[in-house]
Amino acid sequence: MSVTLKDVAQAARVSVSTASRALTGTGLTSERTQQRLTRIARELGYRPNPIARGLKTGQSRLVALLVHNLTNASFQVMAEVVQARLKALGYQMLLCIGGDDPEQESDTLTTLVDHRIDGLIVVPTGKNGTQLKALAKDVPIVCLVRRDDATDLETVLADDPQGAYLGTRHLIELGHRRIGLIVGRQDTTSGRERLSGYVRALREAGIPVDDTLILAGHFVPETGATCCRKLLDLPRPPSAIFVANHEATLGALRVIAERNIAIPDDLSLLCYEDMPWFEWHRPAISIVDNGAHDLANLAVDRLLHRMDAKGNGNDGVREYRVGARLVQRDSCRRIEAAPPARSGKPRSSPSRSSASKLSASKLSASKSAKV
Amino acid sequence: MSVTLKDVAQAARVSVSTASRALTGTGLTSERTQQRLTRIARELGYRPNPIARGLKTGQSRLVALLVHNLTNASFQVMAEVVQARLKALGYQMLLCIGGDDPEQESDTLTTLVDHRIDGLIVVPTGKNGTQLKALAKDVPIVCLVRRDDATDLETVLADDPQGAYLGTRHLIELGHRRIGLIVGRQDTTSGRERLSGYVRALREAGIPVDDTLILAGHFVPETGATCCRKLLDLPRPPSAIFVANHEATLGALRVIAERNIAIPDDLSLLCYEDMPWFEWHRPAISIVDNGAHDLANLAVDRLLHRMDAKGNGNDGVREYRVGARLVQRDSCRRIEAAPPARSGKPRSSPSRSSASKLSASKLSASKSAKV
DNA sequence: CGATAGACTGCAAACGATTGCAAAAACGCT
DNA sequence: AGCGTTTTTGCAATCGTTTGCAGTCTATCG
Repeated sequence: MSVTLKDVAQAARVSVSTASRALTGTGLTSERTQQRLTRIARELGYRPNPIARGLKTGQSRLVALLVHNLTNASFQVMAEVVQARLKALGYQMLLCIGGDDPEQESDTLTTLVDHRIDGLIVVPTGKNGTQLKALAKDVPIVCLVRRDDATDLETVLADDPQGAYLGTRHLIELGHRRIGLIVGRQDTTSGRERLSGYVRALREAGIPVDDTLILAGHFVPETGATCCRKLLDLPRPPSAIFVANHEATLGALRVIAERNIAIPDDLSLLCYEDMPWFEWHRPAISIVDNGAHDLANLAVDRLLHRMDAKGNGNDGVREYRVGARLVQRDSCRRIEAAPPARSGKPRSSPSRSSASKLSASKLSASKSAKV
Repeated sequence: MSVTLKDVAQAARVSVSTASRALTGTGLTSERTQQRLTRIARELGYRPNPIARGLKTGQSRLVALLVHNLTNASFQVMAEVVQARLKALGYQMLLCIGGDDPEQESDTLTTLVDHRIDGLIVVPTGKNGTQLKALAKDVPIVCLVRRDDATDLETVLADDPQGAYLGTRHLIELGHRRIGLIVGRQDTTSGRERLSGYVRALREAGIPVDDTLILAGHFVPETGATCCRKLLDLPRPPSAIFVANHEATLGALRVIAERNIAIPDDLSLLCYEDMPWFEWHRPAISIVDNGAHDLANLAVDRLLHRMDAKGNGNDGVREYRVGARLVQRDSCRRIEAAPPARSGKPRSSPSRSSASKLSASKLSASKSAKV
């Protein structure tokens, strides 16, 4: 059906081996025949068959990216970045969706190595450590965003402690003292790490950590909504909420809208991870950007490195952290006269709680206005 | 490194060919050896090498899906659906991102056929018709969502005329007479088709088509915002806006928020295509669902059919339309006393324009309330 | 009991490339 | 011209499967 190396060789009246060497540029051919063959190959429209080549060389020019889903905006950018980078290098990306399900992950992993992929970037569920470890002997692997504790795989992580710290500090600098935190399950790394960053920022500012302001759980939007309600219903509700969990943001926003709470006037809102519509939302939502772009790029870098190094790309470093970045938009507001410079102690809280009460009255006011 | 067929054969003291036949179930083996071999294969952890098999059979068990991006929610669900379906059948999905760029599309297409993919589902840019046509000789291809007029490829399309009709009719049934339309470029199929559905619904209801209410353009969120402003600034602004373009929705929402227009009280809003956060938005946004799920499923069905049929899966049908569906949420409201049954003529418009004026006064009211 | 059909099995040639090894050609030098 | 070197080429094996063909076995029947 298609033009094979043999055809090219015949047309050029040389042997297949010469043709192969000339076209792959494996040194041992004369300049002249090399050029002649490339020309003939082009004329004939020859395209090497990666399958046949792969059989011999054990390589497939296929690199897989295994993520949990495509709904998550971070995974989207990562997929796009990885695809773009790999393509430029002549690799095809095999994008797989594991749904954060260990069984699916395991299945996919085996099919992938069957297909003799040349490399793998994976967001591990954390439940297939032994399998991953075994595969790592055959294929260069880089873990992304999540660590699999059962392995010693090279891992590219977001700097969640720093991100959460950055976000919390931002709110503190704006004068907030009661900052609600809606955060992921504490049995996930990101859940723990984000909480720790939050705590550190508070400690550093000499603000006592109030446990009633910290809500953690296995998140879906519904839970986000519940948590947000709990925070707002507190006798002394927070003046700012830091939603440090991707899924929870939707629920929180809904509750805020339902109660007609004005952002940032009645409440400051800061979210973790960007979504394309956040900057179109009104008010545009300030975020801590986990650096999905950089994460993906670094992961690709590391993977390529290992692929080049043929088995011992092992530089001693096991873990890379990509810095988070604060993106200020319009959902956080400075409250009352915060000390302009770092002098004097933070004020006490009574006026803040009155601000929250204002929100309650505002709620009924706007409701009646609508009728 | 890994267990090959030869190893299995040796362990079972049979020839490679027998092993092959036993394991692939190609008839000609005795029940007994077949079972024995499957057992041994399992014990040894034998996994057939798809590359070697592919070389011989010309198949790769790889099916590619080529979409424009992953930001578009429709493409996300399609990717997830296709992946899930294919996986269940033992295929791996090769997800490629073409960025709606003809050159990239062309590149990707050639690499894909090089890799001897078994099938291809593509959202064509429409600029590589000849190439696609040529490839279709080697590989079963199904076009998705967009048609490539230069080819006669089997195509699975959303029923945009019907969707737009459905949406518009819904608004009309709610009593709206002045319905703004923000729609895509008229040189795209979907742009034209959505406009036509809108017009048909109006005609059918005996409502004159007012050109000033129809805004079309090459859309990005910014343009969506501009269009939305234009509509609202009209001397007689619409009482409902149908944003029939995915990208434009963000911009429109922002303008609505900026002007403090209450949905659905001051303005009804209906959008085309769903986004995961639409139902969490407050008010939850009513949409016309283009049926991404069904589209993807049908595309897979058709592709599989062609793949089975080995070249002549050609059933005569060239084009499939997947019905759109109206999903009512909270962003559209019945206005004034619309005729409860289909009797009498629609009322005239003065009261409606007063509704729009109300929105203007509301705007200043809420603004002052905030200060 | 021997012939013969039928069911299994094995040999060996593909598939399209890469690659070690040896032969051939080209070159430089005396 | 003859010889040793170096470069360039071709032969043939190989990667792990599948598959046509021929050979082997078993069973059945005359």
